[in-house]
Amino acid sequence: MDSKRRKQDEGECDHVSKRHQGEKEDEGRRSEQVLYLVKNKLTAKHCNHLKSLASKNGISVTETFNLERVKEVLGKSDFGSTDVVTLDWLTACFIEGRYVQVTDQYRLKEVRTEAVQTSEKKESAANVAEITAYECQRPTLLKHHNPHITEALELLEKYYQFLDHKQGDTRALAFRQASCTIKALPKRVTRVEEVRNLHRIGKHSISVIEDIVLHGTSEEVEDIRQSDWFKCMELFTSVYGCGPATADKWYKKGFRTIDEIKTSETLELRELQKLGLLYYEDLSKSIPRDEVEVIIEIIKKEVSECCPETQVEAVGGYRRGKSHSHDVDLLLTHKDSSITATLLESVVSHLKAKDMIIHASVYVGQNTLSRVSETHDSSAQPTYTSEGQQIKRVQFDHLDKAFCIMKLTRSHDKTPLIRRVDLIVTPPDQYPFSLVSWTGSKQFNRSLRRYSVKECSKTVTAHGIFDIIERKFSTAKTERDIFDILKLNYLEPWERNC
DNA sequence: CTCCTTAAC
DNA sequence: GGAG
DNA sequence: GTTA
Ligand SMILES: Nc1nc2c(ncn2[C@H]2C[C@H](O)[C@@H](COP(=O)(O)OP(=O)(O)OP(=O)(O)O)O2)c(=O)[nH]1
Ligand SMILES: [Mg+2]
Ligand SMILES: [Mg+2]
Repeated sequence: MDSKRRKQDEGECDHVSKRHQGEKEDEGRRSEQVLYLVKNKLTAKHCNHLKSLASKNGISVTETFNLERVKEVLGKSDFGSTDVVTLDWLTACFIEGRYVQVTDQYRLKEVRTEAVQTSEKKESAANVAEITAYECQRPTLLKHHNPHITEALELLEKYYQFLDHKQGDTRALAFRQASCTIKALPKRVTRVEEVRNLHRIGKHSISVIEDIVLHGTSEEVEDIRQSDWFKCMELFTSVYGCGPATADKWYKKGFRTIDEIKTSETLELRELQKLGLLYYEDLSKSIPRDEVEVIIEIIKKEVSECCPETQVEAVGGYRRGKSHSHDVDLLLTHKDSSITATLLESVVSHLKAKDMIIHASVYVGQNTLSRVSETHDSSAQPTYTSEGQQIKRVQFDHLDKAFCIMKLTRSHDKTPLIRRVDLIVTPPDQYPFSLVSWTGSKQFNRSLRRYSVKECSKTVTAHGIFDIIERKFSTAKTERDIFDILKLNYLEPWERNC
């Protein structure tokens, strides 16, 4: 049995149930126990192999279950005398050549079967999920049991992004990772001991969690939350184009409100910041899911008019199931790669002609030769710039991203929406890599990339996966292919909310 | 002590 | 800040 | 330095 695969096998893993018929368990009473082998992802062949191994070790397998049958049994009365263990236990038995005492180490930590989750009256289950070394190895859902703790840890993440902006965001990263660990716990934390030795939870995070568990809040976190500097940094960085360095500069100059920034005569603003301030009221709104859907449909219609057959997929937080988004991320592709080469230019021109794009920052992929960034005033043609040399349009130097401020008019004269929309174009052979990358989350991407380099010697980008040793690019047709290449269990988009 | 995602403008 |  |  492959123990590495086992480790990654969160939740829906194959496992065994062991029912004691006597009251005490020891080596001698092995025959009084019934072993149920639960076949989920095991192949029939592998299953039979296990059965024969088990019988060689004097363990008789009475029955094999499918998931439906497991729900029935676990839903019934005296589940108390049944241990649900992973294949690790059976492996241990095989290695030892005898019956091995069942300890927590072997008990199934999390069961994703609905029937099991809802038959929760068992109080004894420990509050420990399988906290893997990388977030991309386990599902992370939007809803979890400790939002009061993760909110505090993510406030600290933000605080250290602001505070450490000169040195990088490594302390902030630590709090994000701690938050992700807490999101994986199967129950609400009631005692600090439950989290003390968990991966990525160190002494600083512990002190915060301890305060929250004991008093409901952390004094450290609440002090930061109400501090003028933090509140201002949050406010200023919510302006598109203003990051921590600029926000801090504004604070140090004595500014405290968006209005003071807007009306300042002296402040030097970059073009993007001017736009961010001009449309601040609209762009600072978080976008409800149903409005995201309206925007998707508006843009899909336009794209189908100017570039028929183009596939448009909503990605980003929306695809992961978020109820509110800060923008709309759309991934465009076409089965003909000669069309994707010019697709973004066509779509952006079309939307500009329809007066739907207020501004677009447009980027070229990989082999960068040219650039265009302009504010649309419906009369001017796009102005291309390059560094010194003449601009040359080459086949593989296609535009691939446009970060837009769009004006979207819902059917029948309502006030138009002004919203951030990211348009991304990918050639068909890079589609799955782009899909994973633009679905995120950001932390999921970071962990996937780190995992890939460290554990697989491969670099992951939005354009592909490169084997550093073999010096070769992988090919993939689906997201599943990518998880397979990296030897990871597949995660659905809504399980990537790290 | 080192490492912490990757790529564009 | 936390892990190796 | 800012964005995804
Ligand atoms: N590799 C990498 N990918 C990123 C990074 N930031 C964002 N992404 C990817 C993952 C995100 O889900 C996707 C879209 O980014 P967004 O800023 O729109 O965030 P997202 O849609 O997840 O949430 P939001 O729009 O804020 O509601 O782009 C980054 O720093 N590195
Ligand atoms: Mg988004
Ligand atoms: Mg976006």
